[in-house]
Amino acid sequence: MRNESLKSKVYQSLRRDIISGEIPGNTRVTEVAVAQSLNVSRTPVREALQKLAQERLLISIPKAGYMVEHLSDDDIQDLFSTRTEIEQIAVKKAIRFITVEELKAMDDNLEQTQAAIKQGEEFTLTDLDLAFHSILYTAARSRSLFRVCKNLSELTLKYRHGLNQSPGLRNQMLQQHIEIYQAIISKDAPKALDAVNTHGEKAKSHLRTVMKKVRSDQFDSERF
Amino acid sequence: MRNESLKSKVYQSLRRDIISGEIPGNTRVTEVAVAQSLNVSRTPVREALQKLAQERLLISIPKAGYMVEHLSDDDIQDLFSTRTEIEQIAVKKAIRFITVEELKAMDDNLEQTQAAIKQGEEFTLTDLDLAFHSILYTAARSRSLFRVCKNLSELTLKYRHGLNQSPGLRNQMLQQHIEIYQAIISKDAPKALDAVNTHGEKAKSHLRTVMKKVRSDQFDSERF
DNA sequence: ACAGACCTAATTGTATACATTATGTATAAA
DNA sequence: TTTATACATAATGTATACAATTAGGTCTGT
Repeated sequence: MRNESLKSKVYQSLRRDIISGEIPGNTRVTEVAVAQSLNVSRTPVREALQKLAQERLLISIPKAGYMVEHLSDDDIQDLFSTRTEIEQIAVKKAIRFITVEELKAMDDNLEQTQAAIKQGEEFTLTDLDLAFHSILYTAARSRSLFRVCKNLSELTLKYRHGLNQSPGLRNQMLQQHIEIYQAIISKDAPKALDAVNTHGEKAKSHLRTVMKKVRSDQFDSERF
Repeated sequence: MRNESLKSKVYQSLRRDIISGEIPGNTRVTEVAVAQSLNVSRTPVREALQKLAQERLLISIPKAGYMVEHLSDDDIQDLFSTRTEIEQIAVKKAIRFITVEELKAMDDNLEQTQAAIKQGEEFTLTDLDLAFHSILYTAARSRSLFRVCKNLSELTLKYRHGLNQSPGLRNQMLQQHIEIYQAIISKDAPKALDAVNTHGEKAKSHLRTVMKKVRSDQFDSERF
């Protein structure tokens, strides 16, 4: 971290806050405000904001600043569907090309996830989730597919992190990862496709209920 | 164009030059050089370069500038494969959701392409190629899938533009677009998947021969 | 001739001042 | 009361000066 540009620090700081939900959707973000709060000049902030906008974590409003992206319920469902469909392509390839080292890495990841669940380490859990899928993407042996998958993984991360708050869902996540892992290790493509699909569908349905709840809470607290 | 930021102008100018091959792969690009040649300050150039780097048209070498991306033959083949695979997902959805307006737009596009081939308008042809696929992506009715497809379409654009230089290949391209169009209009999913696949495979094999040729030319002109 | 240290030039990284634009508000006229 | 205009304010857009880092060359000592 020592030898890192300010731009990169600002980027990571904001990214984390957006993904964790600390800065909620539809919040306005201005260059000067961020610059002041982090004690740097506008220049690195500008560049970090532009990068986040290109990744769709922020939306840029020309000549008028940025807002934290707030996807509609439909957009979120759509995002998860696309992710699942493309991840199925990746898992098919992974079955063919995965190495023993990568299988080992998956196994380790599952162990660590189990430990993180016991310890209740939320952020570690999200990182491990990201890492598990990353191993899968790497194993597909396609640079371009890797990039696409990684991108979709990051776009969904914010919502997956939200799900990981719930203790029950953590175990489900782990269980689904295990099923994907087992399907891959036994080279069972149909089972792997199914496991990936289930993983995605469960996430979608949980998100639907969460979103319903959030909306009714908002409704309760609205002023008339 | 009048009311556009300098950043955006610089971006578009560089992008066009890179895609057209006017700035060849592995060319080094520095902020000051671009700034001077376009008579603007470093600031908008910096931001344009960063954007291009995030899109992988440039690669950033930390603390040492940028280079125009030069993919290996394998990477190019891989890129086209991934594009085909994901475009197949899009075409399946497009068959279900495409509107009459979009079918009309495709039809128009094919007409215009035929005209552009007759006139030998290279850049128009590349734009029409991009547009044809864009209609397909839109018709899939998935924002996230649209973004992924668009992204892959842009990444392959540089090489597709290269292929469009050859008169014979232009007609092949048009022919393949027509087949995709016909498969969609007759709601024939297997035929559509096949047409998309053929479109991609032909591009790949042509690129292989082109690359072989370029390499031997380079070899001829090398000094010993 | 070679290795190593140092120095210079080139390049990006950061801060800041100034320009431009958009929005909201206050005031005056209809 | 409403509307239009002008001005103030706040934000991004751009230019530029300065800092920091790196690469390459040169000089020197062996």
